[in-house]
Amino acid sequence: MTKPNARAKPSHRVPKSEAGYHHGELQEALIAASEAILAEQGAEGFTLREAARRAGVSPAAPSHHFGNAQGLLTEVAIRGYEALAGALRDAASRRQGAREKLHAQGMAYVEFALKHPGRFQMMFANKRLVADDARLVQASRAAGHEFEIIIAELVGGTAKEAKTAAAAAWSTVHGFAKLALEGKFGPVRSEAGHREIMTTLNRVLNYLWPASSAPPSADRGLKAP
Amino acid sequence: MTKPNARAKPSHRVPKSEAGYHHGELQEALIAASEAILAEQGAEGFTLREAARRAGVSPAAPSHHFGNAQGLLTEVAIRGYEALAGALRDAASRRQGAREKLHAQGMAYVEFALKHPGRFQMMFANKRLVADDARLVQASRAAGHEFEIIIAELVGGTAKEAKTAAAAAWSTVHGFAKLALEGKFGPVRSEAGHREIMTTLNRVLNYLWPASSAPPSADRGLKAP
DNA sequence: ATGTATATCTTGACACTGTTCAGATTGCGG
DNA sequence: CCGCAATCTGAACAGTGTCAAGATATACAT
Repeated sequence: MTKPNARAKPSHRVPKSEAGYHHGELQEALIAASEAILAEQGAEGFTLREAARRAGVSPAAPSHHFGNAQGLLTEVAIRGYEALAGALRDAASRRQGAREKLHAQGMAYVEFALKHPGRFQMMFANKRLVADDARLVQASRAAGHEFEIIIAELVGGTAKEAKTAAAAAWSTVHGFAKLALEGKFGPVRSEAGHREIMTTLNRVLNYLWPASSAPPSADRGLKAP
Repeated sequence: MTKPNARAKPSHRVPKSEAGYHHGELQEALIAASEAILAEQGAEGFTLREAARRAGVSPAAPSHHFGNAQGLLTEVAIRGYEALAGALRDAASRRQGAREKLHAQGMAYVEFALKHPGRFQMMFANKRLVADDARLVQASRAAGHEFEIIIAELVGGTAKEAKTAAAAAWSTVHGFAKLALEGKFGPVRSEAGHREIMTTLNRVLNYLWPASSAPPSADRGLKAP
């Protein structure tokens, strides 16, 4: 009636047809906007309204595609797990030998966390996701599976032993990434800090998974009893 | 004028003098209320207004004591770190031998996280705290120091080596705790799930820090090259 | 004891947030 | 070309954290 075509004000850009009541690719636009927010503001800075704003759409629009904020973030987390799995697979494929592959995967895991802190934190913020979503669970397991593949190569013995070793490897790199992101290992935002953290991780991995040819107890400097 | 003494409605209880405009122990009451919320609802469920409500006080009252919500949560986190440091110290004191002490500390760390998930998560949610608060940083370092003490006993060699080993130990147990809380190792709320997680952790610790007398590479089942 | 200063708490407001619902608009299959 | 389902808007609601002004209680000096 009074204002037939007054779009709020495209804060960044409305991606497709200019004169649209219908967006056309709103799902993708919302996911991209959410990832942008996570990259700029971190996990705590995400807001459904801000995502809608960046997609050039009303605050109620996302609900028709994702139900609620958790649904949208679940989709973002799924893609995050897929990207993480890809990074792990890629890192392993570039090395030879199980220990070198595992080592590279650990570095890639933390590298991913440091490069995409917001996405990474959100991927493990179950209360903000639809934690029992089948695709999310599947994507998370697929990422963990990348570790288990290499561990199975490295470790002989029963499946239970392999599972224990995989849990150990995942826990270590995950904990290191989390602690690094919270600044427990020094500043993380500067390039210098980033490098120092990665060399610290390198030392940690060499300590926990030493070269199998050398006697590990000597490598670790354990006191002789 | 119209309502001289209309207290909102003490949702749980107002701890001290009944007819008070002045609370008397508001700081402690707010901290206790916050810890209760974290215990019941988890870190995401915390709300400054709810904490004020439980303390029987207006939403603006906390600002006079803690500045803002971050200030209150910082105080809660400090006490959390102190409790964690105490648990670690206690666990180590009950064992003999560096490896046994470290093992017990790792178990105590995860036990603490599983028993107080909300507090634990909040302690590592830097964006919700005053991350550079001197007392917070000090409390966090003191907790980490409990690990370093035992690691120094276990590991000979330079200080850098000890620091690497401490980072490795902390990362492993922290990552395990975080992943466990996000359900990656199975259900955590049931008593059975809790026990199963702790036995998994036990295996992980035995895998990464095997008994020093036995050859570690054999303990881990590494394939012979 | 008395008055004044300071600490403490309330009231009311503001700008946000996520979500819901009725209605407007669009595109698509018949 | 028409009806229907999908899509999006507008307005509203209950909550949130925070702030400024004012009311009240305690403490302290005289």
